Amino acid sequence: MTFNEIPQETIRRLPMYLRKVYELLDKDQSQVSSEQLARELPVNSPQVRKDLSYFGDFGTRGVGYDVQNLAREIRSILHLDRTWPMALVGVGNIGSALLTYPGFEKKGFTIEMAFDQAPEIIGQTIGQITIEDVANLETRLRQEDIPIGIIAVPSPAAQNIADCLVEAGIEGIVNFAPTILQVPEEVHVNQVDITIEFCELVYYL
Amino acid sequence: MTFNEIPQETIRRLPMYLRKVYELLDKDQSQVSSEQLARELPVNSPQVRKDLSYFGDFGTRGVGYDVQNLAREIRSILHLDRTWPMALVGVGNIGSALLTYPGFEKKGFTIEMAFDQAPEIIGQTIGQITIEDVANLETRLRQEDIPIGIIAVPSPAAQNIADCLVEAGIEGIVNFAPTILQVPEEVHVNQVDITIEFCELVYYL
DNA sequence: CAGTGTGAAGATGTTCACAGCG
DNA sequence: CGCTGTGAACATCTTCACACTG
Repeated sequence: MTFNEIPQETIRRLPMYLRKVYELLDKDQSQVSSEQLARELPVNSPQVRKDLSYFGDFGTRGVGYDVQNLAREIRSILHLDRTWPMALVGVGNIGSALLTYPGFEKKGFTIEMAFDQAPEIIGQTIGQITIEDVANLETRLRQEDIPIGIIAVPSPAAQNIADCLVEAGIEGIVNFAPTILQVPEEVHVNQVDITIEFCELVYYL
Repeated sequence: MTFNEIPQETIRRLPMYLRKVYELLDKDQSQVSSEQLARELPVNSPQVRKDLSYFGDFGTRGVGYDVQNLAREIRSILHLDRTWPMALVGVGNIGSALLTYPGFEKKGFTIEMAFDQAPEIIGQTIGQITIEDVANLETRLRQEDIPIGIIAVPSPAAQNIADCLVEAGIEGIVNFAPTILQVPEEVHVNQVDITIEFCELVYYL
């Protein structure tokens, strides 16, 4: 109840703010008000101010936020002021899409290694990355120091891969397989399930 | 405050329950308790009971839920007791992944048409679908009766496509472009941003 | 008596009005 | 004077204890 005063929902909105801030930077706009940010995003202006004020007083009263500074602050909060090497496991449909996903670059995420099981995929090069044999996953991970694993294998294999990643000392996992992973408490997992978005949509239709 | 008593979060958990229920069906298990469901999912048992009880009394006290019946009820709540034809716009990395995404089938989602702008992509066949020219998007949509559009084009094109979909009478949109769409109130939009999952993960690392 | 269904308490997240500052 | 920062009211969501029932 003490140390994490910051709403998870706030954290999840910060990347959206950051994106908008980058757009403003591209347009050479140097100041922005919470009002303007809110107008172009699905939030209102008090929400913007509250979200930002959790982390300090970034704004200037009567003026707004300095765009350049705001970008720096948000990057710092989200730990995006460094690069985040990642290992991808499973180079099927989703895996290949991630290998060339343009959204990673600006945020400092970079897939450094990719693994698959299928002989016809191993050895292929997609983007900059040559696909390796998943049999070598643990050894290779120990060689480099990669904090994040992406699981994009079919459901039945997901838990095995997760165990392997944990064994190799991974810190966080993003899991695209529709399986709830069992991992030690110290390993963070973010579960991604695209069908939820579609189900939610048709529920409200 | 009246008509929508049901938490959005509950709606977003239902697909997860449905998935687990299908797994149990595959194992020929006929009854399940909230306790068992909770053990295998990232929720606790009162949450399961509360979620399900919003929609009626599906369970039997002292016994649990009938698996078959539970599947039927959840499908009905989420409107998954029909098929949902969809039109995909943009057949790049994400678009192609969606065209062959195995998670859609069981839930009744099916991509019926796909569009792109690039001449080298138009005419190609991926899965069962032949890619059409996005120039014909509106006309083709009016011919068939497709309630859902998927936007998987680069950011700058997204709003244009959205306008076009709205014009053609679409009811709901799932948007994978990192752009907040402006659409009339009656059109539902679900925004998908994969980088949020990665940002959230590293924030907590 | 085992396990559901639920009201009430607690936690988390959002909105608002306005004080306070540049 | 304009726009941020924020405490307090409000809304939403989760947890819990237990009444209830097959």
